[in-house]
Amino acid sequence: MEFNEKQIDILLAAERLFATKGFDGTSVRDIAQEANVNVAMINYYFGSKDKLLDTFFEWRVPDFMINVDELALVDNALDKVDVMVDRYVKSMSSHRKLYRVIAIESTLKQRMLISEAFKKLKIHNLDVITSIINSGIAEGVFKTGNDPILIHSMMMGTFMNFQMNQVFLQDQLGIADDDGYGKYIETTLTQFIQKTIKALLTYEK
Amino acid sequence: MEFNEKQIDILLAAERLFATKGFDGTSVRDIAQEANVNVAMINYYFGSKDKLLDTFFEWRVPDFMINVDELALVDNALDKVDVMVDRYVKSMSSHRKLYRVIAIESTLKQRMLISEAFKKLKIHNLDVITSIINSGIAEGVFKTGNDPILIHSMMMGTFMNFQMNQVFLQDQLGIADDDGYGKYIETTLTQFIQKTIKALLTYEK
DNA sequence: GTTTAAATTAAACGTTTGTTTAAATTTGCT
DNA sequence: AGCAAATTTAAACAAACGTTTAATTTAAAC
Repeated sequence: MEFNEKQIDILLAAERLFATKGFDGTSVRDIAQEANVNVAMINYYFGSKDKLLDTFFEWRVPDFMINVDELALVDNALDKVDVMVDRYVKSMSSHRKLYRVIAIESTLKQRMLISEAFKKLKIHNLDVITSIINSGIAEGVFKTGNDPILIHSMMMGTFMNFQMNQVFLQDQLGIADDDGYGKYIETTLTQFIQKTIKALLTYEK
Repeated sequence: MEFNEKQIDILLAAERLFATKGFDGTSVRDIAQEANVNVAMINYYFGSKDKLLDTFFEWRVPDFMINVDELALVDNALDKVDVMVDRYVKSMSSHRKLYRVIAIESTLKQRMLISEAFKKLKIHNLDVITSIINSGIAEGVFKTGNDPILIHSMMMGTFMNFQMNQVFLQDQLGIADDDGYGKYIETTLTQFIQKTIKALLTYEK
């Protein structure tokens, strides 16, 4: 999919607005104004507001796949967990606000195309986790009986919770600005998720 | 706050619709039809659509507070974790769909009243977790250096992830219906969160 | 039974919504 | 320069939005 400059302006404007006001809360006129573009251009280029959301989705989703290439270079399972979580959080964190849009809209009513693209993403990330657990079991450092789905849910949910409750958490953690919050996610939160997964996979009983 | 039968009909109708279509995606006419009520009744009783959401909130939020009384009866910290998670999941689970509405709407734009009520809820639950961790440290079974905020985020996020991705997870887990999904949450997921927190709090290094 | 207030209704209010139209402008090509 | 296609515009479209009105019905009080 190739987009011209104006189309990208629209996609970026939509991203900003969806992230703060949601899809239903954002009008095409809002988007047009934010992108400095005539209202009709949105329908001209994307067909409809719904199709804009779909296109926006396909445009961004590839960014959220965990990169497997880097993981192949790591030789022990505990370190693989660290790298996997780090890459996962970094990719999500770099499109923080967008990810909230995806997560919210994919759960609402029949946003089927979105759900499909999102499903592929989750299955891919799930596969990565499964292979890491299996390699850890083969090494003898991880216990058996841990469901990758639950671990993935935990990782994803914990991260998402930081997106959804930024105002509250930023206040509770005494973080001044958005940048500081992003840094916290990429350091302390990342370490926490890494520690949690390793603790879980090595836990007796 | 006391409500008559018709007001409760409206609140329940709103709950159903908000849960599936979101706040902005639900019209007052939708709500009126779902509640078998004239459109004007909503403004008559609640003032406006926004105030309906606020009222709805205050009406439901108390249900989500973790009950502290039961925890006082438990004498060791490991069991306290089990009871706390069990009560937390049970209360959230019994208003599953609603909780998704709250979580979504409280993050969007200036839904300030909601955010405030939600904040109180989170602080209360955070306090409960903090006291459990401290009692565990005093007992010598929990390590120090674990931030209650992160543990709360993990517990809440993991649970929320199950609300947000029900369609995907139900499919992945091979669960047939909504009831089965609810059961899974109250058994397997609950145990998973319990295990994760205990693993984390007892993890070396 | 009459009076007074509360509840309920259908209709209309002015906005805003997403989308389309048809004309005007710009662009690329020969 | 001249033509055709692509782009951009302002205006209009019908539909849906949240809300209000004014009239009517129901309920409660005396």
